[in-house]
This record gives sequence, C-alpha cells and structure tokens, in this order.
Amino acid sequence: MIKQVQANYNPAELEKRVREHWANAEVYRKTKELRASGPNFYFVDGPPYTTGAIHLGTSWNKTLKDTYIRYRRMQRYNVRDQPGYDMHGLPIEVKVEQSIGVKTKKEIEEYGIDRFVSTCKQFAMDFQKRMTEQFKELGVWMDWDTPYLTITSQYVEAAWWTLKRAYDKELLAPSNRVLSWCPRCETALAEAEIEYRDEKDPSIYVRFPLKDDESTSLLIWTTTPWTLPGNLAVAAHPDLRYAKVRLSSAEGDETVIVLESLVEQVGELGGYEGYEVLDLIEGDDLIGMEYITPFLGDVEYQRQATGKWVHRVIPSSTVAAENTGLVHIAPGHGPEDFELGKEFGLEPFCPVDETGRFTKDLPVRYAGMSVKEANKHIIEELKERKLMYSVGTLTHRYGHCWRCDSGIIYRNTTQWFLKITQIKNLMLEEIEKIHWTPDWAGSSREYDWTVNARDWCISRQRYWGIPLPVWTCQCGETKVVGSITDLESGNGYRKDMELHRPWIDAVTFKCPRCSKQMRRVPDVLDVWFDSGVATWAQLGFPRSRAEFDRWWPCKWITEAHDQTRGWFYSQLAAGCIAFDRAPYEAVLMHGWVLDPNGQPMSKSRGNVIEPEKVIKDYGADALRFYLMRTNAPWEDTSFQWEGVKNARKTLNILWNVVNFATTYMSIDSFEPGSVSLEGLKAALRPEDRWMVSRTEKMKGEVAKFLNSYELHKACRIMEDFVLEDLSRWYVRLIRDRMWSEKGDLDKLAAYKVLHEALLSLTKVMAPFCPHITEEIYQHIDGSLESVHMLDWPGADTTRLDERLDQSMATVQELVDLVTKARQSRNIKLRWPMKRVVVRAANNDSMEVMKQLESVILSQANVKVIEYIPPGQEWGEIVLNAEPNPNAIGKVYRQWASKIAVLLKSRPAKQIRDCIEKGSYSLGIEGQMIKIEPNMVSFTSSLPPDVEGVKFSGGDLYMDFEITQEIEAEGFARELIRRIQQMRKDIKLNVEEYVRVEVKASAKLIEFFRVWHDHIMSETRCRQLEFVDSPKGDHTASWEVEGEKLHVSLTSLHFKQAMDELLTINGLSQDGALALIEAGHRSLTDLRPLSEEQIGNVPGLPKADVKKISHYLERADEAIVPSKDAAKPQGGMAKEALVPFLLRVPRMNQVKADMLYEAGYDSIDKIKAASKEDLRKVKGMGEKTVDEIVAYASKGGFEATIKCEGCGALVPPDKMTCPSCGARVSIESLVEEEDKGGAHKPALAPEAELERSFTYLIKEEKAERSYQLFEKALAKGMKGFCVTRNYPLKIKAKWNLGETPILWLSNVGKESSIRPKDLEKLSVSLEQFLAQSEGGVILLDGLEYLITNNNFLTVLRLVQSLRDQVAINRSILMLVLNPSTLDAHELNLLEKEVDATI
RNA sequence: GGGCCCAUAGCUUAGCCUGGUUGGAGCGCCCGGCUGAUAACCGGGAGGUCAAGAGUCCAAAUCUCUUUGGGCCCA
Repeated sequence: MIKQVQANYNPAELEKRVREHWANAEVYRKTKELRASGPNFYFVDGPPYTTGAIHLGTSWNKTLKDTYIRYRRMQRYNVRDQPGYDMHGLPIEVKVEQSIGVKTKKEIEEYGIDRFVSTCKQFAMDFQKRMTEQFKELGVWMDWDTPYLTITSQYVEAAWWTLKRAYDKELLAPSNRVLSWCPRCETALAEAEIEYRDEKDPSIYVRFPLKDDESTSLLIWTTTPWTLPGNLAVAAHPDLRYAKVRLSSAEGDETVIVLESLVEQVGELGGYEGYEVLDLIEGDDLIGMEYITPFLGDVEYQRQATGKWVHRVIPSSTVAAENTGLVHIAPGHGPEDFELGKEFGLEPFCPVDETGRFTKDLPVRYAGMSVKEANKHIIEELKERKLMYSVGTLTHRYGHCWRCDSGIIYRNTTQWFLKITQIKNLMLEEIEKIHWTPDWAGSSREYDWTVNARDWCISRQRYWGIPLPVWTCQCGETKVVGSITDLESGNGYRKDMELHRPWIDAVTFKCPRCSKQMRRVPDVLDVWFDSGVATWAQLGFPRSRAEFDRWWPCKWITEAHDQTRGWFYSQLAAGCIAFDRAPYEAVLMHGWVLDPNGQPMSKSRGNVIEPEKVIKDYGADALRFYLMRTNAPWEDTSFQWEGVKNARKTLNILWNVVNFATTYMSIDSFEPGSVSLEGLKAALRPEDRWMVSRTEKMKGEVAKFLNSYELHKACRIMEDFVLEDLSRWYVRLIRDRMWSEKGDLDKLAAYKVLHEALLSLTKVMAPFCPHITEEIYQHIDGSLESVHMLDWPGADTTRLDERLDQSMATVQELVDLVTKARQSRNIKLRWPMKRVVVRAANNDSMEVMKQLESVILSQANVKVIEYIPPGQEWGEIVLNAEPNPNAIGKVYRQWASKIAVLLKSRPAKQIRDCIEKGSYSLGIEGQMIKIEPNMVSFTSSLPPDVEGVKFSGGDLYMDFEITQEIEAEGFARELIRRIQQMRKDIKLNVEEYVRVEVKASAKLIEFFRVWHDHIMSETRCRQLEFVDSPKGDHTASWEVEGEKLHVSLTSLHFKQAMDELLTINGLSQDGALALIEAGHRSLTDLRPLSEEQIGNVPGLPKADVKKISHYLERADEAIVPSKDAAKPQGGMAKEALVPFLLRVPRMNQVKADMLYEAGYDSIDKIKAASKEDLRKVKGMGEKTVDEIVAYASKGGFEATIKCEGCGALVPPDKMTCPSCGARVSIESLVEEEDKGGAHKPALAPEAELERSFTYLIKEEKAERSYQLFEKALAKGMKGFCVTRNYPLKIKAKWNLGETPILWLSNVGKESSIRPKDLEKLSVSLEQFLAQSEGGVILLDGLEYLITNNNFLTVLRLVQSLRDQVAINRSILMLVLNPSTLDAHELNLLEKEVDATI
C-alpha cells in the first residue's frame, strides 16, 4: 500500500525514527539471517584506535564499509561484519598518565602497574562504547553487540600463537641494534611510530685534527652535537675526490680536508676569502687516516677504545657529496653508523640512558644532562677548544614520537625483532596477488614501503599492551608461549587469569635445561602488531578452527592511505609469518578528509569539524552522500559545508518527488503490484517509456560504478537521475495526468512508471543513504520489513531504449531553446506561443519530434508545431538576391543598374538554383546576359517575429507573433502584477479591498475589459475604472511592452469594518461587503436599524439579513455546555458482524464466533480492544491478534477493496466480489503496522461523536478524523472543514459533498486563510457555528497553526472555540500530529478538550 | 632527498587512459519565473592564461619533460 510521506524532509527526526524501527523490529538481525545461506563474504573491519571521538575521516571510513556491506548483502552474500577496536598501546598510556598526573615510568611503577593498567583498560572500554554510539548514529550496520577487542584473552592468545609461529620459523629473535628511542616514553619505537616534521637544529662543522699533522683537520658536519662524544670514526666516499686546501682571510688561515667539489662553499661558510688547493686526494687514499676525536681526553671509553679502525677514516659508499663529504660516525647513535661499525669492528658505544641523558661514561659536567640540553654546551666547548669551524642552524625534518611528540634519539639496546627482511620476497609476491584499488596503492605504495622495510622491532618497554610471550632463563634458554594451554604448566598460573601485565609477570617456568626459574621478558608488544592478527584473532583461532576454516582469508578491507605502513602492512607481515600468505584478498585504499583549506584536521591545528555537528545540522544520509559523492574514494577530500548542504538538497528534492508521488498515489489507492509495466504497455506514452529506459540505465550504471569502487560516479548518476530525470523532467511532464479521472489508464501508466523509477532508485541508493531510502521504501512498498532486505535490482536491458533516450535529449534541447528565446524576448512561459517550425535534419529526427510532440507542446507552451521534411526549405523563409554592382559593372558596364533591378525582381530561389547548376541568364534589350556566381549573393530573412536557431535535431524557428488573444491575456496579467506590486508598495493588508483607476491606450482598455472580472478578483478590487486621470492614495506609471499604464489605487479601508462585522456569527464576506458599501461600517451602525432596513441593503444576501437580526437580538445569552451525555452502546447481530471479521487476515469462522461470544459484539468494541484484551479470548493466537489490531487500525473494517479481477469495489463485509464473484485476497498487515513503533495512534473508542464536544484527535496523518467527519456528515450534520491540505485533494479523497473547505495556506486566495491569521480563522469558525445549529467542524493541522503562531495563542483559540461549540451544540474535531509537539504542550491541549482520540 | 597521488571558474568538481567544433556541471553571485512538490521548485546570465614553463604534433586541459604548490608514505 502506498502511504503518503510527511510533507517535509526532516532528517534528524526521520533518521531517529528509522533507527528505532530497525531496533524495534530487529531488522539488522533479520537481514543477516535472511542472507545466512548465501555465499560467504569475509569482511574485516580495520579497528579504530580507542582514544577519542570519531572524526570525519572515521565517518568516511565506516560509511564506505557500511555501503559495501549493504551492497554485498543485497547481492545475497552472507557478510561477516564484526567491528573491531584497537585498544592497547602508548596513546592510551599517555592519556592515562595525563589524567592521573604522572610523567615517568618510575612514577607509574610507584602508582602501581596494576592500577595503571586497569585504568588504561577502563579508558579504552569507555571510548569503545562512545565510538560505537557514534557509528550507530551514522547508520552503520555492523555487529555492534559482539565486536572484536584486541584486549581480550582470545585476541592475546592469537597474537601469541603468531609469535610462536615466528619463533619456530626463526623469524623472531632478540638483537642488539641501534634504534629510534623516545626518551619520554622510555621505549624503543618502530619505524611506523615515528612522525616527521620540520624542526630547527644546530648545523655545525667541526674540525677533527689529523693525528700526524694537527695543523690539518678533517671537516665533518652534523646536526646532533651530542653524538660527538660517541664518535669512533669518520666515513669518506672511496670513489669521490677530496682536497687538502689552505683557506685564508685577513685574520689568518687554516688547512682542512673536504670534498673537492665543496671547497668553495665550505670556505665561504668559514668566512674565508681565498683558498689554495694544496693536494687532491682520492677518497680511497683517505681511508685509514687517523684523527683526534673531540672528546678523546675526557671520555674514558674513547681513551681505551681499541680496534683497527678506531678514530680513523673508513670507506662508505652511502656518503653523499654534501656539506663536507666527510661523515662523523657514532655507532651507538645511528642505525647506519651501527651497521658501518659492525663492518669495521667498532663497538656501539652509547653513553645515553633510556631517559635521554648522558651516563657517567661522560665527564661530570655532562653526566645526567639531557642530550638536547647538552647540545649548546658542547657547541660552546668546541668553540672554546677551537674545534668549531662553523655554527649555524638548519630547519629539517626530524623524527618525533608518534604519541608524545618528543624528538627521538638513537640508542643502542637489545630488542626483539620480527625478521621481515627474511620474508620480504614472499610479502612482495603477495602484494602483487592482492587486488588493490586504485592499483597504484599496491603496485607503487605498498610495494615501495615493503621493499624498504627493515626488521620490525616489536618489543616495547611499557605496560599497556599484549605481553611479549617470551620467558628466558639466566642460562640462555628461551621459551615462547603460543597459547593459554602452554601457559598452564607455569608456576603462578590461574585459570582464566588476566593475561596483561603485571599479572602475567607472576607466571614463571622451570628451565628445562638448568632447572632454574625462567622469567618473562617484561616487554609488551608494539601495538601495531596487535591489529595485524585481526583476521584470525576475531575468528577465535587458534583455539577453535571451525570459524577459521569457514571464513578465512578475508575478502575485502578498506582503510585510508596512511595504513600503507600501518594495517595493510602489519597484516601482510603477520599473515606471511603465520600462513605464508596475505590474509586479505582485496583492498580499497581511501583518502583523508581535510579541512576546508586542504589541511589535515588535528586538534593541535584547531580545525577539527565533528561529524556529530554535521549530522545534527544535515543528517547522516546527507553526510554519507556528500562524502561518497564529492571525490573518488582514493583522493583526499577537503571538507566543505556547502557540499553537505548540497547533498541534503538533493535528498530533499528526492523527498519532494516522493511526496508528490505518494500524495496522488495514496489518494487513488494505487496498488503498484496490481499492474505490470507489460500489462500497461499500450497505455505507456513515449515519455513513460523514456523514463523506464532511464531507470534501467541508471540501475546498470550504479552497479557498474559500485563494482569498480567509483562511488563518486555512482552517486552522481543517482543525483542526476533525481534532479534531471525525475524532478525537472518526468514529474513536470506527468503533473497534469495526476488530476484526471480515477482508474484512467493513462494516469495508471504514469503512476506505475514513476513508482518503478522511485522503487529502483530507492533500492540502489539504499547502501549509500540507508535512512531516507528505508523511509521511502516503507511508504511506497513496504512489503518487507526493510529496504535492506531486498535483492539488488539487476538492470533489465530489454527495457533500454537508447534511441528514445537520444530523442528526449533532443526534445529537451528544443524546449530549452524555446525557454531561452522567450527569456531573451521577455516573453513569459505562460503566454502561449503561436507556433514553432522544425526543419528536421533527417527523417529520423523528424520522427523523434513527432513522437514526442505532446511533450514539446506542453513544455514549451506552444500551440502548433509545423514540420519541414529534411532537405526542404521552410517556405516562409524569404530568399533575397543581392546583385554585386562591382562585378556586374566590370563586364556589362552601362547595363549594370538595369541588371541589378531585374535580378531583384526575379524570384531569388530560381536564380540561385540556376547558378548552383552553372549560370543564370537574363535577356536585356535582346542581349543574353550571363550572370556569374560572383555577380550575385543571396541572403535569407525570416518572417517578422520569427527567430531561427540550429539545434541537434535540425533548425528551429520560433514564431513569437502575438495574436490578439495572447496579447489581451498577457496585458491583463501584467496589470494584475502591477496592481499587486502597488498593494505591496503601500504595505496594504493582503485582505484589504481597493479601488483602482487605470489610464491606458484604447487598445489596452479593450483588453482589460475582456478580463475585467478576473483582474478584480485577483486584486481584491471592488471598483475598477478606466479614466483619463487616475487619482487615489497611490499612483504609479508603468511602461509595459511599450505601452504606458497609469494606475491609481485607493484603499477602501474595509478591513477593519469587515473584521468587526464578521464577528456576527455566520455573516458572509459578501454580506459584510454589502453592508460596508451601504455605509454601515460597524456594529453600532447596525443597532438602530430595523430588520426591514437591513433587508433593503443592496446586495445583502437574504440569509445574512436573518443572521444579523439574530445577532442583534441574542446579545449576551449564555448557554451552559452539556457534557454528560452517555456514550453509545451499539451491539450488532452475530450474523452481521462475522462477515466483517472474516476479512481479517488469519481469521476463520471459528475464531470469529469465539470473538463474538467473548463479548466483542460490535466493530467498535473490537477496535477499542487492546492486544492484551484480545489475547484473553480463547483461541486467539498472538499472530491473529496482531492482525486484528493492524486491520482495525488501518481502517480495514471500513475499507472497500478493489477486485483484482474486474476492478469492482468489494464492501468491507464481503469476501467475494459482488460483480464477478472472485474471492478477494487479504494480505497480512502486521509487518507494516509494526514499523511505526512508538507512534501508534490511540484507537477511537466510539463511533459516534458527541454533540457539544471538542475532540482532540492525535494522528500522524489525518485518516480516522476524516472518516469520523464523513460519518457525521452522512448523518445530515452540516460540516466545515479547515485543512492545510489542498482542498481539491481532500475533496477527491473524502466524500464531503458540498461541505465548505477552508484552506490554511499562504497562497492568498479567497478560499484560503493564512495560518498566521488566527483572528480570521476564529471569525469564520464562529460564524459557521452560529449559522448552523449543531454543525461539525474538522480542524486538520493544528500543528501548522502552532508552528506559525505560538502555542499559547493557539491554545487560547482552542479554548474560545470549545466554548462556542458547547453553546451551539456542535462538534469540533481538532486533528494533530502528536509527534510535532512536546509532551508538555500535548498535555496542556488535552486538558482543554473534552475527549482525546 | 626519495616514492606515490593531486592541481581545471570564488568554492567543489566532470573531461585526461583513447589529443580534434565553443572545457561541462553543482554551490555561491546577479537577473528573472512559478505559487496545485511551497519552510519548496524552475530558468537565464556573468565568471576559466585548464598551476607555470618547455617539448611532441596539423592540432594539447588531455601525451612527455622540468618547475612550483598541496596531501600521504618514507629517508
């Protein structure tokens, strides 16, 4: 069944409602169950890190995931969608440190590792919950109830198992190396944990004097002075040429060795003006040269250091031709230095402790000083000791700890490594097997990163992480625990123990070799390793294999490009270690959401835009649509509010189209399932077939782009479909058809096509915008509980019609051209155009035009289309022959002017035809004159008022000739517009009456006379006169289409008098006007008049005369309202009731009898019964009860059904069609009913409305109210309807007879009342109440009045109306959509009325 | 310093792979229309050295190279 949607698209409310529906009906669970038997699709969620609220990038990430999960489900895949959270690691430790106010590891240990770790866990859990809520707000469907968390024992076990695998394959081993180190966190860092940013550092050139010749120095360059105490060698490139050079200046000279090519540069830097190359030395020959290291005297280690290469020049081909070409080597302070040191037997001397301070290996003046601090002291000291050649500063990129931002240092320690270098080739092969989108994400980026990868240091000297499962013994024995079972043999193991530090540290093993105690290496794992095992950890592997065998490996993942070094990599490495293959098969690498200026969003920049804010303002669907529409997924998106706004606008237009469709379809009770497109084939207009074709094309393209991950293109296809095809074209074309007779096939065809288009769009859009599509689906179909349970709609290529598509494009172009031409000539679309002439480019295009002629006629507002067959000229084009006197004169001299005259007088076409064939001849004075092509040129001119233009279908001529009729109507409208403008200018009340005097040409006045009445009614004019000199309150002159208009306008000041007179109950507007025009402008004026005198007022309707007298007599009588009438008790005979009951789905004779015997002897009683009540009746099952309630609340007992066989109407108490005898089928209503959830309207307790009562009827959409109203009317009561709906629609839908309908609208027509004008509304209502003793008023749309005024004002109106109703023994029904008010207001309203329904 | 990606109107972008009339849209701006989708909707207009430079070609937004700026990932 088609249900009309709410008039306005309100995403906040809609999305909340949809999510409630999902929750209440357990739609997510049911959808998964529906697909349980489909092919498996293992999706793995890259776990976000639980350290803050989600940002827009996370929103995009989850949106992409959700979209594809939904899409795959629609394709019937059984998708595994467990969300994950990454919950260990330094970031959380840092946050917790801040919250408990500690800074160092020492302080943490004082605080207690157990307390610290518990706090970390709590912190992570809190954020996990918070983030989950935010993801739900986005409409993401994942298995939120059972996420995988990296902190569970199951997860830890999987990580351990993986490390054990690595150990067994000799890929896990401790190693002493120089690594990046964070001095604040006091732990080693992996490459992935270092962030680079610009920083200023000293840039110093230092003299290393040669041992054999201290007057000559090697010049080295460094940005880290603090590494100089650790210097053990200098590296030179063996293949480059160096120079020994004397640098000189006025102040002295010195001799240094630097790279030859850098001599000049170095000299300048040292402030020298001249230089002399003393010797050129090949790098090779420098090798072995001994120098004096700067801290030789001070540092015990340096003095003691032994080795062939200590304090000598060593060769290295990594030395670059920069700075001096000589590189200071400190093997304890740099990875490359370390490697070189290993090669040349230099120990990694590292006088720096874990907090980044110098150790006691250095003299007291440095010991205990942080290296950063030491820099300036070292610089000073080197200056004093004349070893400093030059000091400067340099801005360069320097590594920082990813969490605390401290500058990293390099230290030499022993850490545990995964030997990536040994499995690199396998990893590279696997990268090539994975399907990457875009392909360079894999072939370039991931490949490049992996090629350069080094062994992965996975040990961290911290607390909150997966414990390194390595136990060691003093004797050197090592044990790696690969499972909880392995752990059970340890001392201190307790069942189900917490596997985190410090608890795990208590577990020890007896060494199998020496029987001493083995203790755990106290490190925890690099948190980047955690997520690497996600694909098997979440399946419970290795503890259980079943899930693993069923799902693994993962089919698809999607994350941002920063995960190249992150999750893409960690999974690849872990997978290759554990299973010798990549754990995922396909990757979509997406971009980042940058701020509006293209900068990454970060707290430190202060440019973070929160997704919640965006959702609050525009809705999750708009945000999702924006994110996916704006860019290719793999490109960064610079976030723009405008973009989201625009997305919302698109959705709004879609909503409006749906509103349009459902309005008419629901009025006509259109059943899309009752007809097929094939069945309607004969009734389809060309534009319908066009729409059908467009729909199929759209479906196919969306699928195509989804498959290629070009979501932006898919979104644009859908957007174009909504805006261009539906809203701007098809809806425009079919609008008129909506108003034709019910059951008209032509209309039915439009309904069906529009419905099909909307349903198809809803389906393909469902993965992108899950909320709005759900709401639309439930209104236009709703046969399943959710749009997300539907199958993906394949495109029906047999319905494609490329040619028609092309034709329509041509027609659209034509209409556009006409619109454009109208605009440039200032001819409005509402002035019909006399004709257009199409000169078709070919037969095909002429056919096209003819086929779609009706479209052109209506959309271009043209009276006639004329066609000129291809190849022919339009007969009305005038061809002119223009003689060229110059050319003619040269040949025929004296005859030239005569020839010219003759040429002009002959038919130009004939001349041209002959010339085209060869030549044209004239005879003058017996001479044959031959006209050569150069002697004449041709011009063509169009008839007056015709404009010609080329278009893709040929040539188009538009005839703008304005006939008398067109002109008359046009000018009348112009005058109306001018008068209305003048009314506005003097700020006249829109309801005030005026007198208008017009001076214009005789022609215009003639036109105006034709339209006289129309002009008056459109402008609330009581007197329209044509005079020579218009006079009045306000005069103006206008120039319209070359005509002069002088208009004067005078307010008749009727408004106030009208208002006063209309307080007379029942007095008509015309009556009031008549009184005023007769000079009776107030109630006081009327009092002295006799009934006869009143009767003599010209133009006063007889009925009004009575009302006035009545009013004058009644004065202030008070009538006490009676509220005590008993409610009706209508029982029905069993035989009468049962047939009604039998129409309820699931009902049968036995059940119906039982119901009756249980006391439900009337329809009303059944309607009033709650589910609980009905359940008490013996034999009533839950499902049956649900059906009864659903049936009753949908008005089933009152509804007729259209017979599928013959179309006749079947009354509500019949099961067979009275006309053809076919049995009607009743479908279950329960599913639809459940959907609304919270807002189920209360059922009307009685069928009869009580006189003198005011009712408040709470309905989402006024249905029941109108039924009650109809009933009251049927009993002969006079009715009065006030509604914000369009009156004709109401009339079409309900049988209201001649009942007056007052339209609440800002349109400003006579039959309408502006919603702000409560005064007028109350006057009209009171008037009705007074004139019809015992009438019934339906006031539909109370919320509209409330939003346009304020609540209390409306409440006062309700009070006064209620009293009037009671006095007049009438009935007032106030219809209200309860969801638009808050509870408090609703309460107040309910107090004021006599009964609430 | 290296790898990858990006650069088109004030903003967001299509077109580039496969070179070819006048580089399309949307938003914003200006002007207008409609008032039976109306807290909407529709039309028109102005606005572009296609980041800069060089090359290939009859022809370059498109292909190639260089430079500049931005993003990510690394040294």
